[in-house]
Amino acid sequence: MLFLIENDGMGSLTEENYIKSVYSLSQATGEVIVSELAKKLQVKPPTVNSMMKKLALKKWVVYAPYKGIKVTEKGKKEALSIIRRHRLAELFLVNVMKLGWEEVHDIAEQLEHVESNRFYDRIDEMLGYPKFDPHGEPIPDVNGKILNDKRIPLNQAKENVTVKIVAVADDKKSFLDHLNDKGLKIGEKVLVKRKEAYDGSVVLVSKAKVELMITHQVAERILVEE
Amino acid sequence: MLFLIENDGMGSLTEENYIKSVYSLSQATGEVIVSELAKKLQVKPPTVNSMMKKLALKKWVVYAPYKGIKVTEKGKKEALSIIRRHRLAELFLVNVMKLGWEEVHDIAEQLEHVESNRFYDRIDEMLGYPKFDPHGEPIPDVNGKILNDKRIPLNQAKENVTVKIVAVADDKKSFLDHLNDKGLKIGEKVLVKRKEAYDGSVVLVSKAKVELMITHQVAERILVEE
DNA sequence: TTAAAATGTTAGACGTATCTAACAAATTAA
DNA sequence: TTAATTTGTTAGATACGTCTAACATTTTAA
Repeated sequence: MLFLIENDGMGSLTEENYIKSVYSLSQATGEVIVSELAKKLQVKPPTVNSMMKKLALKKWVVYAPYKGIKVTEKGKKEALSIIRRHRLAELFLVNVMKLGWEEVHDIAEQLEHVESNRFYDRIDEMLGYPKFDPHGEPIPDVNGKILNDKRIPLNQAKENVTVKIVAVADDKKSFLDHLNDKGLKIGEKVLVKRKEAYDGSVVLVSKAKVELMITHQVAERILVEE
Repeated sequence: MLFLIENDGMGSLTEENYIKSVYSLSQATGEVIVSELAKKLQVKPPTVNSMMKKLALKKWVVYAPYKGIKVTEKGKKEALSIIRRHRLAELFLVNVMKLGWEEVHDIAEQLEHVESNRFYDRIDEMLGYPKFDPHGEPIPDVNGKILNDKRIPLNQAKENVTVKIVAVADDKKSFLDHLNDKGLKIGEKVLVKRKEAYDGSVVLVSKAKVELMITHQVAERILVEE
């Protein structure tokens, strides 16, 4: 007789990594294709193919041959739970352990798989139930609720729309100094005048009707909402 | 063409767990037998057998059929590095994260496999380069050096030898209260008069020439040295 | 609109870590 | 000292996560 391990809702470390990637890569268009996943996870397409069959059986994704992969509600819940742990870990490493924000990702990638609610609840508590991680990404709560889903990096905002700067996804002094030079700060409203296809730079008009240009590199580190 | 992963000194998570157990179980007699390991690691003997062949190939252990398993210097170094991470993690969970010492073991069991020197160096630093974990176990330094290798639980001390109490491996109030009742405290010297084979209890003679008996359960939580 | 290119799937293999069943050696006890 | 018991090993199987090679479908471009 043979009893399956992991018959409960849990996923193996590998499955956790897959659903996390499926979720984030499908955020933009609602689905993700095999080759994209393979690239992200550094495996070959057949590996993704067989894992998707497995996750489809678990009802974490919807997957039909030659069609894109979609996350189910169940899969979304899994993904958000891992993303929550990842982002809490990152913030903990930066705020409590005083590691640099550029070096915490790989460690958080490992910590996110630690199986212990106590551990994460304490981190959450020590951090004061934070809503955003050090990169400005929102942290889902225990129920997978994300506060303010609508934040997007400035480079993804539409042209001719006025947006409000709500956070920056970089807390290095040089970056913040640069924003000050441009006269940009949190709370400020700006009109996205033009996005250059060639180099991804963005032309803004500030409240004071001053036109200014920022590079793609800077734009993607400024989080805005409409 | 096939390139082996882990051709360097690193071990898989599984190998790490095996060498750690081999090391600790062989501490007392210098070696450990297959069935003991199987019990500790919750696997069947053939699994241990094949893993020992593998670790012998890596020169982490010395292993001949039907003979006990011995750790090599290389294996010891591996084991100590994992034990160091485990004990640092435990102390961090208790001192910094304020978790109870009875609940940190399972979390530390997971954290010990986190691959990041930065992470452990910061923990070490935050804790002030501690020498002992919350259970009184010594923490090896980065080079595997253990301060005071000679501490043993009282129940392992020889009869008719005077030993000094140097630490307790339990910080629960009820336990410490019990020691106070018996008049035992850290720094105290006691003579091990007799160890009862039947129930493992130990009869001591204190400095004040008072004879007292402590149970096995208590004796194994008192750390002494000659 | 059809041929070429890109993308996806199937089949079969492999290494890791595990198991059970059968057998072998060592230890213990009669 | 030999038989019983305990302990250890071998052989062969399985699940997982991965691969390559061959084939299938879809998309793109001529």
